[in-house]
Amino acid sequence: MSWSILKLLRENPEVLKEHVKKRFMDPSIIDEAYRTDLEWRKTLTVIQELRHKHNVISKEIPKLKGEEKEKKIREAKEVLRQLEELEKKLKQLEERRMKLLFSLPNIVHESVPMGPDDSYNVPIRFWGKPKVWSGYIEQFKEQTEKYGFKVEYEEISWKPVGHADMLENVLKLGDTYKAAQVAGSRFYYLFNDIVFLDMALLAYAIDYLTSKGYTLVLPPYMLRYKIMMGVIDMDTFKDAIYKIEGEDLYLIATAEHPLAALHAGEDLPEEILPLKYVGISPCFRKEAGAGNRDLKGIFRVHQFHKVEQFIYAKPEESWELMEELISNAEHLFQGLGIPYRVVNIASGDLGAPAAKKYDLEAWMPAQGRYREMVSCSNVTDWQAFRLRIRLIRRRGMIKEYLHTLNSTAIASTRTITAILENFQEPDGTVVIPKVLRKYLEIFKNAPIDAIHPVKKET
RNA sequence: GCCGGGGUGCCCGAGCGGCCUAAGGGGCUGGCCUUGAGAGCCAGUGGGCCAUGGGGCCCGCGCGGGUUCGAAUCCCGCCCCCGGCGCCA
Repeated sequence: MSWSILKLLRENPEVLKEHVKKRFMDPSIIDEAYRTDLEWRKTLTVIQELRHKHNVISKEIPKLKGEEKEKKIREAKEVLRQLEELEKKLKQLEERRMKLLFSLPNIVHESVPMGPDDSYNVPIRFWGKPKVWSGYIEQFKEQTEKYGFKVEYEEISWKPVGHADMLENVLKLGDTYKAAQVAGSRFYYLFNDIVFLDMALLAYAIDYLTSKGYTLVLPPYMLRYKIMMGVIDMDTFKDAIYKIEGEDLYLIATAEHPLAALHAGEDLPEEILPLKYVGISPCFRKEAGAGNRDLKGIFRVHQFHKVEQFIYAKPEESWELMEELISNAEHLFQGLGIPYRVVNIASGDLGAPAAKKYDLEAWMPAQGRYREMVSCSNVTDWQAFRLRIRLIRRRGMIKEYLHTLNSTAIASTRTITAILENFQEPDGTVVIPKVLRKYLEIFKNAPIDAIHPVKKET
């Protein structure tokens, strides 16, 4: 049984080093991991020989009597003394080894564009007819034609109001100032129509994915440290994860985490794969690395709702399933009518777990930019190794690590920002996408066609 | 949260300091047999290290420590499950 990354580390560390370089990370980690693994194995071998010696002596003892027995016991104690020191060393080596192995990023897929940061991300397709304000035509072309795509757009002469102002001042359906007083920045109160919209978006995503056969899951919102480390890398842990004081519990940053944990430690027979799940949960994120970015409004917040897709797959099917996940997300955004592009994330911008990642970015008319709404990753066997999730091949009962994939379906607050900007009319009215109607109609006081601005008091 | 009972391999289930190299059964995988299926028979069925022409060894009985020459078995801490009491939406 083998983990692809450990196999490569042992058999061909130089190739693994190339993958780390592609991510613009320090490749010396590979040398260190290689050396530590080797020394661990050597030490282990020596210890096992000593243990064997000790076992042989121990087995002889009950057959002996008197002085001979005493002699053997002294002999056994001597071996134990030798072992004690070596085992201390082994324990240190093993801790070091696991720490290093757990810090290794995934192998980068060949189709991932090379580059140190998000400016090297490559758009692979566009959908929809974006509304582009006259002042943003140039920068719109920078984001489309520069990559060789001719995207049809509708030029508008009025500049749409940004999502944060729409929420707070035009519609007056959100209050981030009060939330900041009572909870801190990046929190929010949302009211009435926006709350209905939030719930409708989640229902819309759940309805679509369950109708495609995905199993609906309401997961735990907190997980133990050991599970968290099986699901995410150290950087994410530091930047995103909230801890519960005094307990070994951490708030999830997405339903991906508990969904990956759902089969932790299990061996799944190949015929039940792929297992497709759709989870719904709140997401808690510290946003520690975000600085002052997107400080206003509800685009980047400490807490939001998300519907998440998650798949356990056979390795030979995972790349195909990744396309299914992104196309599901696209279907949802097409249904909403939000213009978007799908980008292939550059090697240096990939998180450590992902072998490849697509983002779905919605056009934001008030910002004149495409912004991330959905993130879709194939993490291959990176999580499966850490959580010990394997598949069993019927033929020969062979066990191997399976692949896991995850993708946003709908993240409610972000999607709301896209709706506030894309379906805004010059008078501040926000037209509600028709697909949400049936999910709004169930509430007597929910808006159906549009959300209207609060009349200015004169 | 407190008191009591429990956690053994893929599943059921014995064992309760050295004969455990974890009995026995079931399932699953491979082989033999068969026109085919079934039955039957044989073998395999936790993880790892070394050697890779079969092989050798270490670790493993919820998790982590400890006692002992020797622990599934004894001691301590933690997790989880079942029952009772308490608390609670």
